[in-house]
Amino acid sequence: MAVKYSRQRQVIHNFLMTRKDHPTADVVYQNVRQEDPHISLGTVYRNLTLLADRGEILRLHVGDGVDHFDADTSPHSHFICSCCGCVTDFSIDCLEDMLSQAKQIFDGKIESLDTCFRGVCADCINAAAKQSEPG
Amino acid sequence: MAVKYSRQRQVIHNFLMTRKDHPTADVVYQNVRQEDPHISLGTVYRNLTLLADRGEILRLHVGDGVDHFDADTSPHSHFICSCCGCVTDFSIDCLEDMLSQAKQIFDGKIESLDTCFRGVCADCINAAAKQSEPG
DNA sequence: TTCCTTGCAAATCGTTTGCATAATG
DNA sequence: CATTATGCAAACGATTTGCAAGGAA
Repeated sequence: MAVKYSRQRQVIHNFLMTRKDHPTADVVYQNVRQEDPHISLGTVYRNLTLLADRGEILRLHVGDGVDHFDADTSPHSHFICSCCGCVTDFSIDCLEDMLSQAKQIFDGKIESLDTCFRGVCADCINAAAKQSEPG
Repeated sequence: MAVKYSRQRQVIHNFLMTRKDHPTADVVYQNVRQEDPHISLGTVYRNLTLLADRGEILRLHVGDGVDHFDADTSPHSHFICSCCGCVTDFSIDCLEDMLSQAKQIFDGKIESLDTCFRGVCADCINAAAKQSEPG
């Protein structure tokens, strides 16, 4: 099926490119609504799905029950904080090595690699430290 | 909260340990039911969640909209076939290196790493090849 | 007896979908 | 004009939850 231009899709994609925090569909909706008050949540979902299927954005499954979206399609890892739930980019140089190594070993066809670190982010560690300081 | 023994939980965990294909909650339910016909789907979900929270099994988010479960908690990667949806184990030796490298770079606390390769499995490639053979 | 667990069913909630209408090429 | 996209609301489906009853320590 051919893809036709749509203002809504453009607004959604533009918004996503301004964000580095990998927002969910609903966060995209809430923000895009301010620029396009009549846009519907269904349209946001439809376009995020379309963009992801075409490889123009990434759909991330971080395990919090909600999909996150990333306008940066270059190879990189993610870090998910189990405390605040934030999703941040994480650069690690051996990603490409790992992928090419895997392609040699595996007897099927490997197309991509998702790497997702989990733990507690610096902000949450600092916040916890402040909490336990004497008042 | 303290954890008390339950036959249902034991059956669920035992079943999961016999499988290497990372079944979903519903698949666990369908199978466990044959041994324990009165078990409910809610109980299966509750126990899978409890076991995962206690680190006795892994909950995998492979991106097909359904959680998968893995009784093998040792460090290993997974491969997901975009064709048949199967989830298979994948050994890659630089996993530990990657994790320790990340721990040094990152300014938060890294606890674990999920790595998930995507592509087409050998079975699906072979099946496709047979399809295109002359009859 | 106390607290955890179960079965059942209803509720939750992220996401998808059907349909009539609007916009694109 | 043919096709794709939208808004709206209803449908869907995986997972969670409330509650009364059962089982473990």
